[in-house]
Amino acid sequence: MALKYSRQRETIKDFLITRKDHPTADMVYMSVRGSYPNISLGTVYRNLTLLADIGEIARIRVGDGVDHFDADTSLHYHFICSECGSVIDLDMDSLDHLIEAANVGFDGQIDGHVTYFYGKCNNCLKKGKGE
Amino acid sequence: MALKYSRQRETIKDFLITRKDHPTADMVYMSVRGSYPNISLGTVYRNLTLLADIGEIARIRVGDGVDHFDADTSLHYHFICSECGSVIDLDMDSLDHLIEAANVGFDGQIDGHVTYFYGKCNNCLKKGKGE
DNA sequence: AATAAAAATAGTAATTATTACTGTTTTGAA
DNA sequence: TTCAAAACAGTAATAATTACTATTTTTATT
Repeated sequence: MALKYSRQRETIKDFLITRKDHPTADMVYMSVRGSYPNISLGTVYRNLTLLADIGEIARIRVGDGVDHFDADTSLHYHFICSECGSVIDLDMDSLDHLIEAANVGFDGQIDGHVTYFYGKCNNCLKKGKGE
Repeated sequence: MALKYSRQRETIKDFLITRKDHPTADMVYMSVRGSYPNISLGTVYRNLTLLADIGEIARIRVGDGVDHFDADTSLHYHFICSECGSVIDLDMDSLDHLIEAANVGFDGQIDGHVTYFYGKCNNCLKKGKGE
């Protein structure tokens, strides 16, 4: 139960901190193998889950069937390009008032919300023009 | 390419229309086996995907690792109970203005959004009180 | 510094949701 | 009625993730 230090876990988190593109477990695995050539994919999954459970990273489920991870745990919104699938942070205020709006006429208790925006990223827009 | 009639497909859609709880493919399979005892799970998946592709049903990815389906394709928002996982429709207005807010300072093009609300449903709230 | 129990690891096997394949049956236009 | 296209049942394959096991690391205590 008590947490013990592990270089692998530290490396995984350090890697995530350097990235703003919300890598998947496999991307983390590929990268961390640079420093730990025989790290196990299971170790990557276990540590990502552990870090997410203790709130040091966030697990992001954009609906593409693969979990993404983010070292930025502050509340922010994500954009997902429907063409290339990239996940990009949006710089906009929190929409907490949504929760109040949603609670009206609902007999449960709403604590939070997740919003994903979909469309085309700048890169894919530029590509499309050339055709 | 041309669509041909299939009783299985009709039964799958009819079943979805009767349900407001956003069943998974497996739930659909279980139910439709009542009328077609040897329907294949592959047939259920294929038809759910087909119906979703032509816009007759909606595929809902709430982040629990399983796809849910909804015969109500009108724009509406969903609540997911973090305790029992049930998916419930919310009766609230469209939040289209979010897209405009999100587009400010973003160099891609945002077309749509998906919002999920999380919390405890009425059933789970009642259960919790008894402890 | 040595010890030892708890935690973490590497490597592998298992699970789960979903998709793909194949030979047969059904549909519907000619 | 015919027959090609579409859909089917049944099964195999894929992909992401989790579980298991024997070994290694960590760290508190001697």
